[in-house]
Amino acid sequence: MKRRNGFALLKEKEREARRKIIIEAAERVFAAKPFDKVSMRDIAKEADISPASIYTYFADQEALFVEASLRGTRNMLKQFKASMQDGGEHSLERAAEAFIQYLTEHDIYFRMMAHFMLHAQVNPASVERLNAVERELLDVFDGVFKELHVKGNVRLLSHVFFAALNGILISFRKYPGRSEADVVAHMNRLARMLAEVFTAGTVKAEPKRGKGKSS
Amino acid sequence: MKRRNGFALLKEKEREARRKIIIEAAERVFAAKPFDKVSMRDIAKEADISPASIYTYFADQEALFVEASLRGTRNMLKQFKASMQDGGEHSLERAAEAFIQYLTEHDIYFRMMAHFMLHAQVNPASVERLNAVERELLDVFDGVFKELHVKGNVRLLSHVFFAALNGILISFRKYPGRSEADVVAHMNRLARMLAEVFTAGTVKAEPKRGKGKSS
DNA sequence: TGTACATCAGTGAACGCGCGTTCACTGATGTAC
DNA sequence: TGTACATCAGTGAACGCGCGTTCACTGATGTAC
Repeated sequence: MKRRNGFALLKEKEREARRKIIIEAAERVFAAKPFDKVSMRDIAKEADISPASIYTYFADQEALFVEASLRGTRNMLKQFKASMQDGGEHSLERAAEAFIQYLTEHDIYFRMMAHFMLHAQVNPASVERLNAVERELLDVFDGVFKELHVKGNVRLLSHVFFAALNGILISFRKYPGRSEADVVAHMNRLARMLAEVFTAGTVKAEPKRGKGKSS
Repeated sequence: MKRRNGFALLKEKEREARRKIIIEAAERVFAAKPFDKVSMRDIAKEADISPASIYTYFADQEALFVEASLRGTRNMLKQFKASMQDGGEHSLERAAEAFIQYLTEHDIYFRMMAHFMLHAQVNPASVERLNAVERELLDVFDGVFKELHVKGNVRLLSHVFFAALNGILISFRKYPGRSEADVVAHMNRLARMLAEVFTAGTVKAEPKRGKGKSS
């Protein structure tokens, strides 16, 4: 029994590895074109297998898309956390900038988020897994607001702030006649402005003291 | 010549009327299901004509979609302006509420905006026409900010505020396990909060001018 | 007024395409004895 | 060790479908004389 278990375990690991190869190929394809133009044949080609093989590892296209999105957004979360962690004090400016920067540089993750927010008719279990990531993202914003000793409901502020950043990312992507660099610059300017307004509008009046940090 | 002109004019008007019938049918179909599930056959059926007929009035599917979106968003703009006009003083709260209310009640227009912001690979002339509507929308927000005598660049504030509202609309549409009413209520709460923060954070607080803006 | 012709909106049927997915099969590897 | 059998990842080819769009044609209406 133990032997068979060990063996089965190994098999399972191999299977996992193969799944991963497919997911990563899928991610590359999704990154390269609009989601609705991505076919199973594209992904199979990128992974260098036959389309039929994908079905050994994923029930259908949606399942694969969900897995790829999960992997992607978890990755995003990790990187976002990391860039908030290294040195320097937290501030809404920093959070906003890090968020915008990462998602303009890795446009695919933003499109994945937007896709699920707009269209997704996904099974509940998948929704829950995707939501767990979003909640963790909100936790990061919560942390910043708490450090600032804002008054009011911190979680709701995070909701608004997070939504506003998403809004900036979605509303000005296709600024007509602007280069990509211009678009990113504009988004950054707006994000900075948003952070300023939020800092001025939510941090306790506390007349003087500028950036209050009391820890 | 004059006669022919009169006649031709009449013909042209009839043609316009028929175009309108098709656009309105399209709008109804687009309102009823995700855009990418809408086929020319659906629209033809709704307009009670054959699919081939549509091509007498529109070059292709995209052209029809653009026309429907334009009609739709112009309509939205008009209604939004109207609801800002009738009695009562302007405020960010009022603007935010009107915006959210209209777009949650007429979800199709929000989806149209989001569609073009996210995906649209449209010809430049159409982009310009769609953008004209967006600019007018921003003008309305400009008006409110001006009345409040905010400091700083009013247009940029409008950009941020508009984007933030869009963000609220997109980020919390699929709140898992909540009824539609709950979702709308949540969006309204967030929008109100946003307006409060903006009012507190942008209306002249006079005393300190800290945030150097040297545009 | 009657007749022959022109115009043109509208159509049913078809074309060609790309898609997600399935299926009968292959061939490599492991297992039993 | 050799042989017969089992397992299972992987495949090429096909199925069935829905789509955007085109096309040859119809039939109603207007025009010329």
